[in-house]
Amino acid sequence: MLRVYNTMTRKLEEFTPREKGKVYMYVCGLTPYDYSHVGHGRSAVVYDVMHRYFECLGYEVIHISNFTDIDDRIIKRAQELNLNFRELSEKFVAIFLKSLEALNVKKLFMYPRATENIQEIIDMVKELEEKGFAYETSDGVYFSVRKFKDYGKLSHRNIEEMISGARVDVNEEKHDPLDFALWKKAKEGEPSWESPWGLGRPGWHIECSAMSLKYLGNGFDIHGGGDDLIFPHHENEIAQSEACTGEVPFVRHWLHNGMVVIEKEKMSKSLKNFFVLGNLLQDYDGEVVRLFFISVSYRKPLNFDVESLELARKNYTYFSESYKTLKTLLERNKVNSALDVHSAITKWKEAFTNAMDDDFNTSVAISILFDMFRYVNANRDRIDSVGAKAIDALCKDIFLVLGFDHLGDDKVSLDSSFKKELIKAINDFKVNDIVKESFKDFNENLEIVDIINEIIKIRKAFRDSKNFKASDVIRNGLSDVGVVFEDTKNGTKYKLVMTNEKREE
RNA sequence: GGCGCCGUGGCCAAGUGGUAAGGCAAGGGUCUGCAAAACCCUUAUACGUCGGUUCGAGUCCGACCGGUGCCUCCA
Repeated sequence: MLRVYNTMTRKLEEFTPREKGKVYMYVCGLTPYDYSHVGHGRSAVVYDVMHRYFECLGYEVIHISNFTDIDDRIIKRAQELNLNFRELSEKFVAIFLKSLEALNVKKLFMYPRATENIQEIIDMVKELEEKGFAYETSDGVYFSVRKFKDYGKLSHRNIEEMISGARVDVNEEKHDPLDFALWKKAKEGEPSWESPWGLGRPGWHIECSAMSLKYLGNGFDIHGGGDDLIFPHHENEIAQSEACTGEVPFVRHWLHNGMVVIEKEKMSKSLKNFFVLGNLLQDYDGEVVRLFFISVSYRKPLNFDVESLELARKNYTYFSESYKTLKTLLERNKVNSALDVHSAITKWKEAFTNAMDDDFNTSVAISILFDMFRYVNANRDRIDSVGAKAIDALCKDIFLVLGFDHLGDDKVSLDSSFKKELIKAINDFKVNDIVKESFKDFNENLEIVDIINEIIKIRKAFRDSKNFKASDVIRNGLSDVGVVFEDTKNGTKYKLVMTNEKREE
């Protein structure tokens, strides 16, 4: 039984869908006025894991996430950069979506934009006005929070206390300081749309109500977003939506993810600790970043620091190398052993399900991977193909849920720049007194893989003749360009790793 | 001021009543020409402080200390 933490009730509760076998989820996306940061990436990844787990449980998932592509910040930024507001927002949307791809975030059902749903927004504001929840002023249309008696139920705030404690608002026309804009009338030169109140644009909040109701229908299953959206954004969404439809609840389960923090402080631009997601993904593999994101409960703050990222990288490499080991066992013949692989698998499966059922406890889910791979490595000589295949099947299930789509693949592409470095290493060998004789006639026109195998052959000759000084020169030289040699009973194996230099470029 | 969250061994991090998962780091070992990788073992009087409830609390209650979030734009 899957249990999720609902911000509204402040309790873990059984997940119950509106419609049998389907999950309708809406996750608040970003306002594309600048490069997206690491926090946006985390948010996307944690909801992606939920999405994947729902599918694992057999649900059809209708998952959408919006872009609020018209807003004061977008207008301001577009003016600064002398761009059309749409060019600006779509540019940052595209960059963000590219980052999501690197993070293996599944393509969503749709990514609705506020500007594509202006008519629905206007209709909703009109209806709120007709029902007496909204009023027009000289600069826009506002929602009257006092008219909605449940105001504050999500964030557990008392409306009277908030009003008395509210900061002075410069807008004298608002009935209450907490009233918020549903529609903003356009000033000269601003992007705008025709409406019953003249030219203008949507306020913040209303687009999410309009789009979630339009595409998912009232009373949908999951509404998510960062916990900084609880108030006022989601509180206002509830107020607008329930006032408009007259029905409760607007949403069945309210889920919120914790912020990414730096030195315990929330990541934000004003504090100058803003980290661009795209830059991080140049330094670290997307799946490593993903592991970093899900190593902590989605509800807790996640500290962003190099140590944690390096730990994720190290652990990811362990998973990856171990999984490759498992794959070598798939074609293994029957071996004599009393190894009870199946009871181990049963135990892991159950542990994984229990962890994920407990509000998506990915920390525990990951610990199961450590269990599994330690078992594989420790018993690599005793697992036969039947056992290996069974473990492999479970691995694939788990990777699918956690989103490790390329775990075990060779990540470093054997591109031309890599070959250049390899040739450079070989050139160094050609002038190294210890090994140069062997590299005199080296054929550099071979394929990369053949070059490496050729080097292994040369090195083997040195090793066979106990010239370890020479073999170490070769091993160290290649390790510098990211080819790591490992001498095993069955000959020398190599693996390709990203070097520090490459990572820092 | 209002509403929250967090404080677990050197570091990261699970754990909502029964006596502390997992990872990293550290030490020792197996293997190896040496490494690397892998595995085995070890380590630690780790639950912010002080009270309370309970047969029993990291886990519930209270107070306090420290950190932090929302209340203004914010994933």
